[in-house]
This record gives sequence, C-alpha cells and structure tokens, in this order.
Amino acid sequence: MTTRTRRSQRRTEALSRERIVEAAVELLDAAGEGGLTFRALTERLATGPGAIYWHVANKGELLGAATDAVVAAAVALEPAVSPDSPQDGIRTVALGLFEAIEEHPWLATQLALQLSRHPSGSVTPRIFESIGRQVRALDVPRSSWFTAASALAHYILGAAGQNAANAASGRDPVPGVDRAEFLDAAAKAWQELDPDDYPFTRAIADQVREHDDREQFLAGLDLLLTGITA
Amino acid sequence: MTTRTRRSQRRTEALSRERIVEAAVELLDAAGEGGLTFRALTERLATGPGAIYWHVANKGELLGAATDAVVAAAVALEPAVSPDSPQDGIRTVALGLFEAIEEHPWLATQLALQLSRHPSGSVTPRIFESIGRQVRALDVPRSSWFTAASALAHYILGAAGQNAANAASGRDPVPGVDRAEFLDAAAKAWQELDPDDYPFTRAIADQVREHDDREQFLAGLDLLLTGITA
DNA sequence: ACCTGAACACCGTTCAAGT
DNA sequence: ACCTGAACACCGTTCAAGT
Repeated sequence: MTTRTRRSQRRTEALSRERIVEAAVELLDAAGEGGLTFRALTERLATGPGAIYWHVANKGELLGAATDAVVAAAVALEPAVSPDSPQDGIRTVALGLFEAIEEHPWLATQLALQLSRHPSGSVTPRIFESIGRQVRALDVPRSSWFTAASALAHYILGAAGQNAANAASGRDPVPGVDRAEFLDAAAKAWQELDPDDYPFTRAIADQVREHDDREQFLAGLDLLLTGITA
Repeated sequence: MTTRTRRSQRRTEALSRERIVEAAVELLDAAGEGGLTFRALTERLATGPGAIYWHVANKGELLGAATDAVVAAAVALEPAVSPDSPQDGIRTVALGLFEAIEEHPWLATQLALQLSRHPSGSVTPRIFESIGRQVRALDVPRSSWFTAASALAHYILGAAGQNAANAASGRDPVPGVDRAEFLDAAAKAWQELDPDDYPFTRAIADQVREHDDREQFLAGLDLLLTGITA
C-alpha cells in the first residue's frame, strides 16, 4: 500500500526550496494531507530532515509554499486569453481556481487556512488581484470594487472548496469510490432524513444526484454577477 | 502558559459521548486545532484514552461531532424569531453561522472538511435545510431552488471562513494581536506589493483597513440575493 | 553554506486486564 | 458494559557533527 520510492540512491542535483516544494505537492497529490510527512519527504529527496529544515522553517511554511505554488500556476494562465467581456474574464479566473482544487483536493483546506490566518501572505493578494482586475473592467463605481471583489472571492473559494471531494472522487480510479456512487450515497442519505426536520433537503435530494458540479458552480457565479451589475 | 486543569480528582458523573464532545469544544475554543489532543482530553475528563475510545471511534469522528454540535446550536436559534421577509430570514441564518465561526474560529477549517468529505453527514443537511427553507419562501421557481441554496451556502461558508481569523483577533485579549493591528499589518503588506503585478490590490488596500467584517459580509450577501430574485 | 542522522518530546491508537 | 493505563508506531523538530 505504501508508494514505491523512485530514488533510494543518492540524489545528483543539489537540494533547493523549489525542489522541496515540488516534492511536497507531489506527496499531497498522491496521498492527501496525511501523505506529507518529513519522513516521506526525506525518502523521496534522498536526504535527512535537517537538510529540509535548512531550506524551510517548518511544516506550516512548507504547506504555505505548496499552496502558493499551485495557486500561482492556476491564476497565471489567464492573461493568455483576452476575455470577450469582464464577466467572461471572471468566469475564467473562477474556473481556473475550481480546476486547481479539482486536481489538488488538499488545496481546499489549505486555502481556507492561508486566507484566514495569513492574509498578508502571498496567496490572498494573488487571488484578490486576478479577480479584482476583472471587477475593475465591470461597470461598477469604484466604491463598490472592494465589496464586489470580496464577494466573488468568498463565493469562488467557498464553492470550490465544497466541491473538492466530489471532484476528486470523479477522477479517482481507486476501487469502490467513483463519482456516481459518491453522489448516490449522499442523495440516498438525504432522502432518508426525518421529513419533519428536513423537508427542503429531502425535496431536492434527487437534484443532487443529477447535478453537474461545474454547471452548478457557474450558475451560482452568474447569480452573483447579476447582483453586482444590477 | 498551559491551561490549569480544573479537575485532577476523580470524576463523579459517568463518561458519555456528550460529555466528551463538550470537552473537545472547550479545548478547541481555548487553544485551536492544536489544543485538542487525547492527552489534554483525558486530563480534563480525569480518565484514560481507552475510555474515550469506547465512546468515539477516533479523532476524526470527534472533530465531526464537535462541529455538528456547534452548527446545530447556531442554526437552531432562528425559528425563535419570524423574519419580516425571506431575505431577512436568510440574513439571520447567515449571521448565525458567521457568529458561530467568530466564536469558534477552528470551525472554519472543520466546516470545509465536513462539507467536502462527508456530505452525507449531519452538518451539510443541517446547513442546507436552514438556508433552503428561506429560499423556498423567496419568489423563485422550484427548478432554481437547488442552485440558489447552493450558491448561498457557498458564499456564506466561504465568507465566514475567510473572516474567521480577523474576527477571532478582534475579541482576543492576547497581547500583541488586536484587530486594528492585524488589519493594519495586512493593509500595509498589500500597499508594499509590486505596482506592476498588483495594481488592483494596492488600490483597495486602504479600504481593507477601514472595512467592517460584518457589514462587508452582509453587503456581499445582498448582492447574491439581488441576483437570485432578479 | 549546506547537509547528515541520531535523538527528543509528543501524538493517535491499541489492548490485555480490571470492575 | 464500561473503564484503566502501559505500550506501540509514528510524527515534527533539534542539534552536534561533518563537508
């Protein structure tokens, strides 16, 4: 069950912060939060814990750097295409983050941690900037910029985070947990709730089974965009 | 620096799942995620780890139960007042969750975990139901219920989560970290960003310093409500 | 300046044994 | 049925020592 190590022989290139962060992301992708340990990291990098601590202060900083690296890659893509409209630009940014969390489900929790606990770090401004540029292009007064950008960031990160597990199970080839089963189990559980306490949740349980995460995500985003430009 | 134990003598009441969850919430409130350990728990409950494992399966289940208990208390309050309008009802539910995260900052991360990894658990339907009831009272077609309720849940939890640290530092009497300083530091860091890379973020840095979390939260919520009822 | 690896304190969890 | 507490495997982190 343990991942086979690809390099138990001596490493050739020198260690670097970049190389360490790269390995951390790989471990997180492969086995989630619990997969990132200093022992797994030292094995993969063919080194000792002291070497890693020379380049990063502690595990928290390493998680922050891994989060920043993935977010930077996600929001850096968009300048490539010039959107038809500001609305389209916002959809592109939003989908970029949505897909980043889809590929790296551990990102959802880390994002919540980074944004709330370290707002002066690099992750928060990066996300704020890419959303904000599109907001500025929207036809809203300057005094509304901050509110609009905040609301969009909250919605996008909230939605992306909550879809993380769904999305991950959708591409996961691990036996026993595919997307249809996952949604089916949730829908079934919701339908068996107490009718007196949960009338609404029961009433929409069937829509849960049929819905598409991405469509749902974009539909909600459009509701917010409508409100902003109203 | 360690919290003084209140009961090192033998406990009088029998142990119960409820009592354990209650102690877990207290530890989480006092010292955050890191504060909840089985050792701290056994000391506080004057028992051994085996006794706790008789009532809960593992730490994950305990965190889930603590989260559910706090959320249940937060959303249970609202039937007491009957809202003037569905919009007002949604604001009440939203503020209830906002305040719960304000009082229990660890809730932000746990909510993200519960909602994404365990959607068939008790937390997700609880939140969905309290939002959904108000949505149903809104004048929107049945086919839009699910989208509207989802969008609201995403926004509310995303926003509440990202405000968690701000809010906590606002009431925290711990020396060196009060709310004004915290926001000031963030605003200052944003103003020193590279002008070429971060024009938007720099431009609104001063609004960060002056904004009120709760007003901002409600303003964003109203944008979404406008979009839903448009 | 950069790396090694043994050692430390602490963690979640188990389980034979008690009542 | 419920609880005890020693023990186990594993974790993040440190640090004297090497190059």
